[in-house]
Amino acid sequence: MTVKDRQRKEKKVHIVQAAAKVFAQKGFSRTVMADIAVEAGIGKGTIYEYFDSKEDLFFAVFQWFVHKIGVETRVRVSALGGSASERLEALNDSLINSWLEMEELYTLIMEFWAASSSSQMKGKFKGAFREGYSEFRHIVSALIRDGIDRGEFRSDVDAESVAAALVGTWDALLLQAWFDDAFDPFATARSFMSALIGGLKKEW
Amino acid sequence: MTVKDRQRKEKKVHIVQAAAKVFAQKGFSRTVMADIAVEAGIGKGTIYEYFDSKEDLFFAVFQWFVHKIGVETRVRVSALGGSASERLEALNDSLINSWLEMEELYTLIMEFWAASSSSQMKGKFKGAFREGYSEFRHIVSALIRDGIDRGEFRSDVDAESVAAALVGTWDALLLQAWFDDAFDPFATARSFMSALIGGLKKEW
Amino acid sequence: MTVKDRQRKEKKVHIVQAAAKVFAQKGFSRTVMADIAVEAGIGKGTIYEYFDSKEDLFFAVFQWFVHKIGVETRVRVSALGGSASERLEALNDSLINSWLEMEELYTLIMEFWAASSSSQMKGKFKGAFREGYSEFRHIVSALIRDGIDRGEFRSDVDAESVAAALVGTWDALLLQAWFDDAFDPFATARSFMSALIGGLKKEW
Amino acid sequence: MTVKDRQRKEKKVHIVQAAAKVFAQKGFSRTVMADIAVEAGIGKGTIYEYFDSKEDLFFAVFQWFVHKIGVETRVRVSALGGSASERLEALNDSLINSWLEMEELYTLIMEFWAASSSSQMKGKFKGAFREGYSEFRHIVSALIRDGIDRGEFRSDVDAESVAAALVGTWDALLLQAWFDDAFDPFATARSFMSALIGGLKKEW
DNA sequence: CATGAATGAGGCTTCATTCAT
DNA sequence: GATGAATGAAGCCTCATTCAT
Repeated sequence: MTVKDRQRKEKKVHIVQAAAKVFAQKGFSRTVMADIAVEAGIGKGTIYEYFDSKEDLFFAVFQWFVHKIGVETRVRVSALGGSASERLEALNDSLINSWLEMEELYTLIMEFWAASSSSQMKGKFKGAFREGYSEFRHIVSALIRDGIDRGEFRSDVDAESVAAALVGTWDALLLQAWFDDAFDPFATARSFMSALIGGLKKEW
Repeated sequence: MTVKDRQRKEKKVHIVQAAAKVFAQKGFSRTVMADIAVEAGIGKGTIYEYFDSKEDLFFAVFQWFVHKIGVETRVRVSALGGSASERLEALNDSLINSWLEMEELYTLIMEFWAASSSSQMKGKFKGAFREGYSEFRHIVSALIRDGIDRGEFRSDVDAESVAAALVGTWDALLLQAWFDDAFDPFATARSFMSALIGGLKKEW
Repeated sequence: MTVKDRQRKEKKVHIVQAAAKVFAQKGFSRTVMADIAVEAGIGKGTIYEYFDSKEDLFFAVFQWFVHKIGVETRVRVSALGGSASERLEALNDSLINSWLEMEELYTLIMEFWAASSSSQMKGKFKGAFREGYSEFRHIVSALIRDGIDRGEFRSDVDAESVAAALVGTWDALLLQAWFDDAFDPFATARSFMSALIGGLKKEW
Repeated sequence: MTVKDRQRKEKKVHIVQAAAKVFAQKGFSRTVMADIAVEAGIGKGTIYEYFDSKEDLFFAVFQWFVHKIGVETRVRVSALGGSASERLEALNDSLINSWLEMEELYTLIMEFWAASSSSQMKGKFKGAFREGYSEFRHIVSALIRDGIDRGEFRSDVDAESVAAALVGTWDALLLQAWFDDAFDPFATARSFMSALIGGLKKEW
């Protein structure tokens, strides 16, 4: 039975990945179930053996995406070393880098945003987004608090707020890069980080 | 004839505003033309006297929105006074404030994002977004450069990058607030600004 | 406005009649909306301007049918004259006759029966059937009671029961005729009526 | 091999009974093969080892039903004793009784009726119905003819017609009871029978 | 100009049936 | 023989768009 369960799970993931690709290319409403079936190399009806509806599948793609990002980010963070400033800057580079590598998935995020505001499942989407952002903020704020604790950053810094802003900044720089090929999120982020870190550091 | 033209223009705007409301409530694809007609108090066919298609109307809503935001922001900025730091902080408050006031329109932006990545008109959407962001960055970077020129900010600050990051931060804090009712973008933004401005300022 | 309403009603009836024809030929589930549209000479989507769903249309056909039968029967009964026995026999002839004339609609009734037991709207179907039978029984029992009041029939006859049985008998003889081309509902009904009326009449 | 054949037959009957239950609950088209498999406690594919198609299975259910009714009725009739009148009345009670006991199967009959008028196999259904009714009429008419031969009933009574009508009456009273919970087929049938038998009996 | 009744292309979903295991 | 995962034909319904009034 466990073998069967595993196979079933693998097939679900297979479909989800095929769907992710098509959704990323065409967006949710312009995507047709038949396209996903073709992409996954299966019959149209088979999708419904694994997912209840198009929306259900879309949400599964969303969850898979959130999970994937979460795992990758945690791996990235755990690999960091050095002072808090160095780790922040390294995280900055690492994140921007990894996101630039999966540019083709930006569309998905925008579709997720739209789904979180107008889909019938908007509650579920919002909830998952909320948790994802929350987790990400905690990772970053822990890093900043660590800098404060070490005496590297000023003690009057509001770690939570700065973390929230940073998280948002990464988001938004990539968004601007998405709109503007001439925009260099990498350079922009570095310049910004150096200014921000200047503001965080203890003056003496 | 000019009178007629004016009337025509007014009716277009009327339809656009009605459409904006409905699109904001239901998103693009779940919105049906009939709803817009009802909201505008006109016949379904009349919409097609003013717009070529649903997408065309949606793009008109987008343009109207971008224009509206642009005007409001410029007005807001031109009203600022004081030192560069003070003006940045005032702009921060002002922007967050004004956006919180039109929460019901967030949905629209997310729909615009989605449209800019998957709609048939994605080129047009991306272009308008690019220009909007660019304009906004210029406004903010001018403010920062002014601070540098006045000797208030450090001369090695990259005004463009910081501006880009700030613009993105506002975007993204509001997004996080959209997902999480417990998230206070106002307080977060202020804390963050004070840290950032600390990093911008000349040490002496 | 009344003109428009009238036109709308006429079109509804037009669709109902087209649908009745197709449902009678193919039954409910083998009937395809497109067939009805073709039969009615309209577009597929137009049906949905007048009816919510296939089931809704089917129920409308049912109601139209019940109404039609009701009206025809009342007309038939009101035209009867003579003694109670004569009127019963005349009604017998008249009903069998009229039903034989619309043989092509038998299928509909059987579909209605099936719908009343397994359709999602079975409650509504059962209710309408109940009322239809009830009305029919009242008509016949009134006739029999009249015969009792006139002293033509025995006073210990249970008019309601006999009416119910008679109504059922007509139903069932036609059903048997439907199954068996060699079965003559006309002759059978007459023989039976004479025996039954013999049992109703006062002996003296 | 005979053992295997018997086992095969038993399994067929098992499936038929499971199918009968599901068809009775949901009707033909709303029934899905998977439900039947679950009810029978077997795999979906197994049904196709025993029956060619859904329609084929449905027809098998029909035949099983007709057979079952036929056997039960013959048993019932053979148990009757007394005068012809008494046997008719006893048969009346017995039939109504037994049908009331299997109310949950009425739905099946209505489905069979519908199938006999619109299914692809309507010829076969009609044929079986014809034979079933014919057999039933013969049973009843034999009873009546016996009454005539004994000098209990009038010799000018048309036994065939009265039998046909009686058979139909039972059918239709149960149908009316199906539609109307307040309708008492038992009492109605008895009152009717007494009137009818009065018309059959010799006056002297 | 304004309208809304009519349209039909198109998509999601169901489910009887097949067939590899 | 038994199974149930896979299939794809088929059908209901939606809705952007048209056009006669």
